[in-house]
Amino acid sequence: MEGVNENEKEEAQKRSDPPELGKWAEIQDTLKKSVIAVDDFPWRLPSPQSHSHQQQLTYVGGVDVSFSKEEPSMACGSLVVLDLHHDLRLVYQDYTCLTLDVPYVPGFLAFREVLMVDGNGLLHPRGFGLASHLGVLANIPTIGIGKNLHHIDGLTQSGVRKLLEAEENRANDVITLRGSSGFIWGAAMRSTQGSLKPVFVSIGHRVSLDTAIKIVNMTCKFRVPEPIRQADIRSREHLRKHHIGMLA
DNA sequence: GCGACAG
DNA sequence: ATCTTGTCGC
Repeated sequence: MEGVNENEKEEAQKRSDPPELGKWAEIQDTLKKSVIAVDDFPWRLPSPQSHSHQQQLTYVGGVDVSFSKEEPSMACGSLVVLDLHHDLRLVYQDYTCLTLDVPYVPGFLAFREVLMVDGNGLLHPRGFGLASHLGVLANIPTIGIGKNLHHIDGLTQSGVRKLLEAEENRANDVITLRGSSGFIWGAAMRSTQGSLKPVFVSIGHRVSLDTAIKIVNMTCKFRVPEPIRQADIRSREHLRKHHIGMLA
């Protein structure tokens, strides 16, 4: 027991973990109880033969944060909204630049990118990543998108890539991420033809994994779904412009 | 015990 | 996350 604490303390120093880390984990464990992991929204997915009177899903938003290399505490958050019915056209964009001095700690993204969704939902060491955090706090449906895999419950990037390469899965573009515990954390998808590297999709809040995968499929022109790709490109561009102006 | 570890 | 050059392909 004493040895465990010592090891954790050493690890914390190696990574310069902030002292509030324990509180952060408590907050996550509290908020995660509010996650809704099934479809819980008023709209229906676009479909050629749906005679439902519900409003069709039309807009998909994406959020991201970029950082300045020379001024690491300077960040730019972006929110973009794309129109599903008009070739994913950009219909809204907003940016905010601010300084952040909270360090990045694996597993605690939500505390660094507080208001802004580019990160996992349930696919997280404690089952409560940024996408879920944002979803619960804002009480909105969210989907988690990861470009890399957080190694948890026996899941590894190389292991997942092996599965995607396997003969039996050659045709499958989506692989369920079932951990050693049996829990389904999310899915790895080959979002475009011939892309070797998958994207990782997980439930954020109020959207089932099944629906999340469908929506991701609707928004993929390239490997990274358009809302996140646009948010990423534009926040970086905005930061570059604004940053030059600040130095002068 | 060591290393792996979203952005 | 951010830094780089060219390069391959549609």
